[in-house]
Amino acid sequence: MNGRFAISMHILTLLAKAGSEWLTSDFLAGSININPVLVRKEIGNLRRNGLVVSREGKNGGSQLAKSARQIQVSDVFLATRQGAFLGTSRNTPNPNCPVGKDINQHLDNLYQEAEEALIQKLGDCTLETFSHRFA
Amino acid sequence: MNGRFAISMHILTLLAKAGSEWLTSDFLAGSININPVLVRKEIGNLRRNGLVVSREGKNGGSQLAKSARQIQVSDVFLATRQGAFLGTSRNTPNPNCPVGKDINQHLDNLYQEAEEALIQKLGDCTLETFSHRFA
DNA sequence: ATAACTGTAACAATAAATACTACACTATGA
DNA sequence: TCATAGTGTAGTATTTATTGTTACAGTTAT
Repeated sequence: MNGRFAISMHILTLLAKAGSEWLTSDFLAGSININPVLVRKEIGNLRRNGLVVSREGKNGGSQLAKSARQIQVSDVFLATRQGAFLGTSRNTPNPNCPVGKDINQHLDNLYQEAEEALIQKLGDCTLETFSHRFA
Repeated sequence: MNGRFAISMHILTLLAKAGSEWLTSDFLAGSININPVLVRKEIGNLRRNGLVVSREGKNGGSQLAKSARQIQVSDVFLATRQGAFLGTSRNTPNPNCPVGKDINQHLDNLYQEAEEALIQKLGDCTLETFSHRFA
């Protein structure tokens, strides 16, 4: 399990609180306590997903691409998820076993249903709601 | 992300199909295509969670501790989960930042809600239902 | 022109997951 | 009662994933 969702939530919360200010990757990295390059990579992903905009050059930085009210936590989940969200075995199961042969397909089906329920739940919470929980 | 949930589902599906037969860790490992020792470790966990029983010695092995109809997929999730299920940053965030100071607590709250929804969804599916999807 | 940024590639370090070896222990049954 | 076939588990090695670092080209404001 990696920390990309948590890091993205952290970045977005800071941006939400900053309003129209442009925050630098160095500043964000200081709050999260990770390397600024990782922040820029993560921001690149959020940008490709339409959640933030960035400005290069002096006085550059990032801010939200739309109002915090329009960003749902499920958007962050979708932007940062990777692979089957409950995990799969690294090895390919035995194709000569009736169970091994189809297990990955059936797990995928199961995951898809479960993920839908999760996304629906995470859709109830916006970045605005979440960021207002902080002092 | 590790594959413990998937491996446990695979093990339990094979056991469900085997009924009252005692399956060995070698046999299970052959279908999953992983090391038998890992299977025994995973079975140990399932046993501690009351989902399987094992027998040592010659003709030993494992079988379900209760009928497949009584085992919900959510039980497997609960038995194999570890740590915050959407992940946390490895470093401790900056305690001098209003956001960094509280982010982990607020993420935990969010995760707990989300997990409840997920568990509820996974509770709709039993091991019997799941295993009947295989030939 | 210089300073302060972003974007990104390439590589290093660390941590997590998985595999393997070894062996004590248990039960069966010839 | 001994050989055989299993489990349980510790300890270690290997592999893979994640995170960190360095370096530098490109961009913009002043």
